[in-house]
Amino acid sequence: MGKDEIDLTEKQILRRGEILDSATKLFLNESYGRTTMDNVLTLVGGSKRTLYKYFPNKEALFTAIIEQVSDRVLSAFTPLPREGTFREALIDMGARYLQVMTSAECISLYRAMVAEAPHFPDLADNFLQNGPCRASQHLAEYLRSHAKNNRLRITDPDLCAAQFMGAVRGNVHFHAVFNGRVPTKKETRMISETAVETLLNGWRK
Amino acid sequence: MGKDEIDLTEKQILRRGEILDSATKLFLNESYGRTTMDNVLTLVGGSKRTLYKYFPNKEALFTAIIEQVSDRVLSAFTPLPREGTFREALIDMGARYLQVMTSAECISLYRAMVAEAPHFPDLADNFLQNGPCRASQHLAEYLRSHAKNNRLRITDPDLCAAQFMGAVRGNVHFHAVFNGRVPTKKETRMISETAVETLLNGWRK
DNA sequence: TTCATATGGTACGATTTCGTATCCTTCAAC
DNA sequence: GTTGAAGGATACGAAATCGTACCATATGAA
Repeated sequence: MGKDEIDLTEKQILRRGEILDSATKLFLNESYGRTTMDNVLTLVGGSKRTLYKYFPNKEALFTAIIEQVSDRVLSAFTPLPREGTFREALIDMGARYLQVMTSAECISLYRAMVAEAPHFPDLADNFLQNGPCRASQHLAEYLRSHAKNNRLRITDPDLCAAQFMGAVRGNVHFHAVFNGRVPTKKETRMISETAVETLLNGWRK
Repeated sequence: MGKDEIDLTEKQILRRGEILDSATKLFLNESYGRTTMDNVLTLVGGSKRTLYKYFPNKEALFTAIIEQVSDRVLSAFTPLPREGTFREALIDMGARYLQVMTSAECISLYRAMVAEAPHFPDLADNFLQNGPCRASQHLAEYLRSHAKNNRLRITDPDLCAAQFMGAVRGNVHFHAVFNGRVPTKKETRMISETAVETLLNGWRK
């Protein structure tokens, strides 16, 4: 478990954080395989001794990086207090979802996770659960509690939520991943609006 | 362009194909970085001389592999002669799309392309265009020609098609990529059916 | 001041890996 | 049969890379 990392000076925590942040840039811009420990070192400065003190090997460093970035990026998928009409809430959720999913940091994270999923299955599963799945679960919960009031015929909220998120993604996420073409904030909103228009109408009784 | 690969014996073509097929398994099961030329060699047998004769370096071998696999896998996205009702045609297209996208070979290809997109942008673009984009373009064409007859309010067929494909994918594709959980043929059909149910209803005037 | 600990700088060993070169066999054409 | 090209087995060079070892310095506490 937590070997002996219990006692870390304030300074050491900072140093560890510096290393982690610098290494993050490398591991997310290049791939795991193309990033070398020496490469990390020349960017962060310092000696191998300290690097290997805080992160016993390359895999541990990568794991720490992914966990930190996942926490930071995917925290955007926490539910916000909803205001406005039902339709506006859906539009917001869709736009926010797409905005996060196509952000540069999330695309880099996604790339790393897809590439390394077979070798870091726990990290991949965490990304899936705390990322896309959690986002659509929140939407499902929202649908569950608002379906009746809005006279919607939703038998399977989870499936409907996933389909909505998928409709919002469309091919936009693919373009971001393969082409680096990310939508502007206005575009994401427009995309979400059209998706809501169609699906909301489709769910009507 | 085509240096001097003009004259290849029947036998040589076969040999080249054998190498290509064996190497494909390695490059798609493991990643580009984790696959070594020696590893290819021990699987395919033979000598380095022949390997490097047909493929001058690792990148060339990888490129040839991806091109071949892309051709084979993405050819499933060619349009089929439609029969049955409009609704049934949509269900078929959705189910077929999801079936291909979550097939083991396509997932492996997807993983490789996502991982290597920054280093092989042409291959990535080819995958995007001949894969997901082509599939939704066919659907868009179909929508364009059948929207009026079915009294659908579709102002942007391309966007609608992409949204439909996205809705069909839902989170299923993510699960396949990160968890290896692929849907059965029955499940894909059911998923497509519910998507068609909702979107078709949503497009109605 | 003194001493232990953390850190920087760097050398190093072991291993891997790409691609080339070498030597010998096989096989097909003439 | 002879000959020449293709192919197999393998050695090899060069470079990269992971992780360790060693020594000097700085820092902070007793």
